[in-house]
Amino acid sequence: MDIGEGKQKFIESWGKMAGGWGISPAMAQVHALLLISPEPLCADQVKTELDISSGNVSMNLRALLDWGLAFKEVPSGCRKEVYYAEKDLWKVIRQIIIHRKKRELEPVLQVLDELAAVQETCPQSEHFCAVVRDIRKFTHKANQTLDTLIKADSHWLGSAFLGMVR
Amino acid sequence: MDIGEGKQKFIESWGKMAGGWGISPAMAQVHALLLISPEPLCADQVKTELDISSGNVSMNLRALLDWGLAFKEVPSGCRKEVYYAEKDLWKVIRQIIIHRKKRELEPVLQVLDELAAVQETCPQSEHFCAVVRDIRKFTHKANQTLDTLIKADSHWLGSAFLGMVR
DNA sequence: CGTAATTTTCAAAGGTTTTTGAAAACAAAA
DNA sequence: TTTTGTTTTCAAAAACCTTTGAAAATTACG
Repeated sequence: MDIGEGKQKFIESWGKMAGGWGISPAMAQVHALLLISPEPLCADQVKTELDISSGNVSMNLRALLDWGLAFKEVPSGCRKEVYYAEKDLWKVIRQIIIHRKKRELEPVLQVLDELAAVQETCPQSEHFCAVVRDIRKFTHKANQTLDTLIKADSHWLGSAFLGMVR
Repeated sequence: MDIGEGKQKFIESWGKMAGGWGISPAMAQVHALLLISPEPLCADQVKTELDISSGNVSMNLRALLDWGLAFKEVPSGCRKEVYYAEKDLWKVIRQIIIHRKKRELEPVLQVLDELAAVQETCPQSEHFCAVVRDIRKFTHKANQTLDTLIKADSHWLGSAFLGMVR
């Protein structure tokens, strides 16, 4: 397989996976392109390589900067800004966990906490409260686990966790 | 807060969270309704409670059965089939992990394995291969970790993992 | 300043996924 | 077998999300 085909496959595959991780495919493709580029790229190069509109490039580069998955650099004596990707995969995953936790887990957690106010006045409400309590306990635990994961260092996945796993 | 409002909030919140977990909101809402119902419900009751179309109910009940997140029962001497939810949250999470692993992680893994065939003939391809190798290693490890998670029992989250976390 | 290159914004277009509802298929009872 | 109540299917509609591209804003340099 030649490098051109490889790059294309990688970018396409990374983009497809992204949907499931709360990242838009275009954002993931830009990230993939930056990941495999030995040099930082400017917006126009990204536009050309991925064949997407300039607006799309701009929005997704911005999003990557916001998520801390890419960085901007202004080469001295040059007009264009160039971008490069965060290449430490653990940091990448961590950012994604942080964002998704905030977006998806925490709102549910808040609702579950609010639901503690439901009065248990009949068999139906007793059952409801029991289920909610159970879910609440579980969700809080999951949330704590994610907090720990976020604080863990890059080698955690490979050392402590794998050690436990055996 | 009264039980009616509580139920509504819970179902709505559960449905909102679902999108991010690769489950359609309607499917999650049906699941939520079954979860908090002390008695099994028939398709028509689900339709009425959630105010969605019969086709939608049918498709999502079927999906929940396929995922192992709900079960069917035919009460003796009655025409209607009734449904009840899997209430062990750990089993629920496990099913979701299994499905998403298959849908999102494994295809990428296969592509990454294929990309090992790219020849390293220039600085650019060397960099490409190095990045791919790194991601491949990481992804395989994540995949293994998920396999272990899937095999782990219901109390794992609360015991071994939390133990490690301290 | 004014000009030219670059980036950002945003309304409209395009795509994808979800939902609907009526018709078809099915199953149990008469 | 026919009737009747229930579930499933699926094409069309609706809702949702992404992308485009031209115009506006921004920035750097002469």
